Amino acid sequence: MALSSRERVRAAAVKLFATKGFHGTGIRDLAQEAELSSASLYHYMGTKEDLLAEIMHTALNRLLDAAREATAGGGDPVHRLRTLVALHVLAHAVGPAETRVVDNEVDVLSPAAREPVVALRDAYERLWASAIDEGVAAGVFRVEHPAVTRLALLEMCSGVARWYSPRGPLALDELAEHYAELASRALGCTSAPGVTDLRRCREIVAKEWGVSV
Amino acid sequence: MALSSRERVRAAAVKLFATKGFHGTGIRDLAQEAELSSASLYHYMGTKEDLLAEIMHTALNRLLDAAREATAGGGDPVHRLRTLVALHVLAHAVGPAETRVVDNEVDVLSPAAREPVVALRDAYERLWASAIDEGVAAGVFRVEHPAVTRLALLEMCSGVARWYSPRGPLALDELAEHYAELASRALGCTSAPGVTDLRRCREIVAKEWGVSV
DNA sequence: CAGAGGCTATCGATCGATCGATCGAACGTC
DNA sequence: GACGTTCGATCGATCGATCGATAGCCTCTG
Repeated sequence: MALSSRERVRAAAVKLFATKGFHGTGIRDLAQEAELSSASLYHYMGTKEDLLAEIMHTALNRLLDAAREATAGGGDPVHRLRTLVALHVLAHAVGPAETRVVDNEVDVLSPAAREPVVALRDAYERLWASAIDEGVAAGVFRVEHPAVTRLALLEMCSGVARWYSPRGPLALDELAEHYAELASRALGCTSAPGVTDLRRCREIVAKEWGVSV
Repeated sequence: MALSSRERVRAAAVKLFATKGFHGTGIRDLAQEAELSSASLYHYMGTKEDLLAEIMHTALNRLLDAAREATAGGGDPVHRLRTLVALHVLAHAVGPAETRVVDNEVDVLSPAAREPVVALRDAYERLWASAIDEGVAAGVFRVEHPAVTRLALLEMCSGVARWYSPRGPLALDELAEHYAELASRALGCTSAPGVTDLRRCREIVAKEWGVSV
């Protein structure tokens, strides 16, 4: 189905902000990509910065909702952490442009616009922190610096958006499972190789991102 | 000692490109930071893009030289990989601005200017690839997808530049050693916990980067 | 049903500001 | 007086954003 003008503006912004950066993307670039005049653009957005902030909000809310749904009910920290890793990797592989905007352009927002975005990211990272901390407390994770390790794993998983190509040798399932395994190992997981509920992750990603995975 | 004008221009560019991005940094921003007029700037550089390319060349050459020196003579793949990780982490913790420019702004270069930069990065990554591949071949690393794992570990280590602060709880030595341990574990290292030659890494970083580590 | 009025969507033209870059001229030092 | 440095002034181009106007469509009214 053809996209509405509003959707085309959004898609154009995600694509161009991801590839050329916020400051590298001009209003006229956006207009051309969205097949609109630069004046018409402003019928669908506030300022260019508003557009960026809105993209970040929806992207982060989507990731946060997905992560909460996937880990609802608590349970085994190992399983939860592997689920978070798989979900994060799938999201970054399925929507690399969107996630690259979120990961790389936060600093261009004014402090007032940045604050709620950072709050969303912090809420998301707390899900990781609690899974890791509970795993360490339970003795199933053995790692020296849990907070630093969390940051290391997050960066590792976010990096997927920088290089993954669906035309590569790895299918999404293998990719997600492999990263879950890398994370488990890095955390010194002592339990038997945990099984990741990939089917559930795929369903959530398919629902939230509107793609077939 | 006071810096020369030439050095001030370079330092200003590294700082501003890292924090505000290439397109987000104006010639006048550069001039103000370097305490020069915008016209005087051009006495020390070509175009703005030339300045960016030159920063990337020197930064990548420095990292490549350091990595080659640190792993010269080959030897145990586990030790080599741990050395590469420690060196990479130290470099990113000591010079986060420089490395952020290299990691984030490659795409803004024109194809002609980007090509030699990518070649340098590829040469650097081959050092990682050979250490990992040899370790897998020797059976000391047990990992399913070595190439993907290399990318994952590189992203993990580069991420240090995004968050590390010298005022944090971790000293540089602990940080580098911790990352070496994370990488070893992720690679399914079967040998006894390898000892990283941190002293050697510190010496190389101190020499190449001109800082006391 | 005719048409007046309002609402949504779109555009060409253009605003003042800023962009990267260049010019010619003035310093100081040897 | 030649050379390495520095600058104020300024160039044409492009920036983000706004203007008034137009065309289509839906609703209300008489």
